[in-house]
Amino acid sequence: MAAKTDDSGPVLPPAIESAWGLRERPPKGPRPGMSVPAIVDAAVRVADADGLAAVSMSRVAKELGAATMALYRYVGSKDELLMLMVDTGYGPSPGPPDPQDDWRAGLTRWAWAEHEVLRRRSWLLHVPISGPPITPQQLGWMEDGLRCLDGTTLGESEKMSVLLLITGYVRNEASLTSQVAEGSRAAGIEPAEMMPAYGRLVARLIDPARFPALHRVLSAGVLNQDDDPDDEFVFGLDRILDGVEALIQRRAG
Amino acid sequence: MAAKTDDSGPVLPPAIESAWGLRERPPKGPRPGMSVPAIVDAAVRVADADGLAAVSMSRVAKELGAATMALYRYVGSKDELLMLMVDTGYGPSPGPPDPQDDWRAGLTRWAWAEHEVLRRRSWLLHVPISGPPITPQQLGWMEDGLRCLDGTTLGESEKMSVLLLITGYVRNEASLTSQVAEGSRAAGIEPAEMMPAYGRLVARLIDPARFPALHRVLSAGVLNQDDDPDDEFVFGLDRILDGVEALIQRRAG
DNA sequence: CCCTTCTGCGTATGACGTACGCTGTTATGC
DNA sequence: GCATAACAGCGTACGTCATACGCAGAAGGG
Repeated sequence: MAAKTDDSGPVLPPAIESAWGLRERPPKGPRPGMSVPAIVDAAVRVADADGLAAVSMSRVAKELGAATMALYRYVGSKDELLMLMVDTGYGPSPGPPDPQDDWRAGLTRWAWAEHEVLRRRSWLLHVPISGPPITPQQLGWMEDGLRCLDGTTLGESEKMSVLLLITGYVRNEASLTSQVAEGSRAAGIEPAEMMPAYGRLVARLIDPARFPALHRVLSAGVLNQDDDPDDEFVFGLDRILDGVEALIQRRAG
Repeated sequence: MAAKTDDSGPVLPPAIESAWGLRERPPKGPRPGMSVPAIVDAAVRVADADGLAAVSMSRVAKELGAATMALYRYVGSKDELLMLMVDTGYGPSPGPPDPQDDWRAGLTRWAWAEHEVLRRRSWLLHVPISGPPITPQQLGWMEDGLRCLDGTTLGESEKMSVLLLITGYVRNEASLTSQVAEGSRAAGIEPAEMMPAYGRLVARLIDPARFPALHRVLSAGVLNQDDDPDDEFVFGLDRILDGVEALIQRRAG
């Protein structure tokens, strides 16, 4: 009926469409003085410097020497800006896996790449995610993850589930460590003293008769040793990959 | 030096202390007309009805027939109120594991209990978590989880890591499904049509040459079948528990 | 009976996202 | 060359929010 080739469902916000290279500049009117990427870069600079809470429309505009409302000619809302910030905040995907790596080595590299990004830009964890990824680089990450599982016996649906499992784990682990870091800064404590202080607090609060298992953990000094946070990350990742490996071998055998 | 028996580090907010039953009512002054639990219950009612975004201090006060600023006699800040909301939102822990259950059955029940809570109160996922749990019921959940691992060969530190792994997974899975639900409501689409619509959108955006693996997943119709979301939950949980099982058997053997 | 200590809360402040509409700029159709 | 439509920049205004501050009245202790 309509002559438009685009007939399908959900409407993509204009700024996201331009991130995909669709959408040409309208022929009339004054030339734009800014650009969506410049705005997003400015917002990312603010988040890198002062955290996500410092990213307000007026602050980003100030960063660009423009007025607040000028930004709305480029992005439809702050939420749209946040979506674009996530895209450039993650940056380009780590690339396809090394051909001589097996799936496990590939996914390990993939997980570490996200881990690295989230360590450097912990504000990414505070962006409320409002849906599945639709920006170019985000889908690039997904593509690279899927390729790691290319030679395996897993079904396509299972590959997707495995990626979701891993990326969820990486985000979660990064959340916890960044909370410790932010909490120690807020309380004015050394980061290494944070978990021991928490352990002492809980030990003071709980009744050992009501919380025997918890009391045993605290008595074992689990929170006192400040081991390499990377060890914790590796532990969980290895558990998950062990679980995936068990499935792959079951499918194969 | 000080005669106080309490000398250790981080100061607990007053409202949290009263949640632990410490802190008696001051002898002087007018009798309080409200109570912390009443305020928290009102806030939880608002969140249950209209989501976390509807929880403002003025809205909660209106729920109680009080003025906004009256609440600040009971809670120190909105963040404190949120912390208490999480505590009562989760509710009492599911209880210690059935004695005849092994660790795997116990943790499965434990994970399903949290899953159930988060399905009923998805606003819990939107509360920005600002630190490790310090409220009574939260620590109760942790206690019950630890007890599931009581008979195993795992070290205390490993037990803690396993719980973190599982609770992180449950939260993550609940986040994804609740995003789909909220997204479909916002877009006015049937929930069952959400993922297929997403699949069509991505298929339209990507170049199959640049995203071959992703294209293959979409062509397989992974997003078109609307399978039971519980199946997805079980899949990931089983992977993780398989991984934990592998570790336990390695420790034992 | 006064004084201390508390409760309830009205007022005010500053920050935020963004709807609306005006002004000036640009390229096209005549 | 000129009118006109489409667009860029942005000043103003509005509604919402958390919360600092201070005052009035209540309740118990000396």
